[in-house]
Formats: sequence, structure tokens, C-alpha cells
Amino acid sequence: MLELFKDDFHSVIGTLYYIWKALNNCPEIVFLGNDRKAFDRYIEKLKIKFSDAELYNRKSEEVEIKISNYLAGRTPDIDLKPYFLTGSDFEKKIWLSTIKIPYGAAISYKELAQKAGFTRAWRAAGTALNHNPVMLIVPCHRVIKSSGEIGFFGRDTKIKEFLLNLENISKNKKIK
DNA sequence: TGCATGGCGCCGG
DNA sequence: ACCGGCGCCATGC
Repeated sequence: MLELFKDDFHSVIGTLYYIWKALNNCPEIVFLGNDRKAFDRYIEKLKIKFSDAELYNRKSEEVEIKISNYLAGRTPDIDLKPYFLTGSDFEKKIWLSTIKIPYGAAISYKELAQKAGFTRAWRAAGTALNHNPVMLIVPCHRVIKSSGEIGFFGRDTKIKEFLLNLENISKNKKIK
């Protein structure tokens, strides 16, 4: 049986909702996002896909502290692992390639697609990032347009700006 | 099945 | 530098 836990907490970028799974001592992140509706939708999706799953309300001190530290600029590496319960093979490959982008760096959607092995699928790569279930953990904010513009971030481009600024990534000079 | 829809890229005016 | 237009590809209905 699949046991999952959920909660939310306040952060400098607004309320963050999360779902996690206990693995020994270290939590794995199934969902992390700032959009309540996306959170609710994700839960519905899980219920359909995993009818045997149990979802409890439970806080993870570790998750909240690590994310808060990252958002405060104290620790570059959030040090939490994602656990993908949804997503196509394509999407997972895009997400996994995105994880490899180091703190403080940025690449274009096109470069990301190439890295993931889909040379011409840069547009689809953007769509896959829009479906990223774990913001910050899969650092989709480090993927920007080839032109140097920052591109989209769900509904909240402000958050992408905040994160790029936090990591000291300048908008018009992307770092390879 | 086909077709529209995207967090994009490139080129020409 | 700034558009518009067209091309690109995985998904969803």
C-alpha cells in the first residue's frame, strides 16, 4: 500500500503545498507547489491512478526547514529528492535533466531538450516543465528562453524572477 | 484519428 | 531592437 502525507506552510513566495513519502529517515517529495488548485487537482489524479493509496495530513519539519533555508539563500542545495508518481517517460526525462542544472546556472529550453535527448522538442520541453510536480526540487526556474528572456512560470512569473534573483542569475546573460 | 494547444526558436522586414 | 509568421514536438480531447 502506498502511504503519502500532505501539508502546507507559509514561505516568502507564498503558501507552499506539498505531498511527501517517508523513506527511512529521509522524506521524498511527490508534490511541491504554490497553486492550491494545482495541488487539489494533483491529489485527484493520484486517487485515480493509485486507488490503494492513503493520504494523511502530516507535516514534515525537515521538508519545510530545507525549503525555507533555500528560499532564504542559506543553502544552495535543497537536498530533497523527488519521487515521481505521475508523468510520461518524456516528461520524466525532461525533469531529470533539469535537476542536473546546478544552482546559479541557467540553460535554454532548447538546450534542455537536447540534454534530455530530444533535439527538436524544445517546445514540448516547455510544456513538460509546466507539468513539473515539484517546483524548486526540479529547478525549472533555471530554464529560460534562448533570447535571454526569462519565459513563463505557471501563472506566477514573479516567483521565477525571485528565484533567478535569489540565485544571482542575470536575465540577459545565461550561463552555460 | 486528427487537430488544437502550449513556460519555445528562428528568420525577415 | 521589435514584431509577425512559421516551424518544432509531446499531449489531450
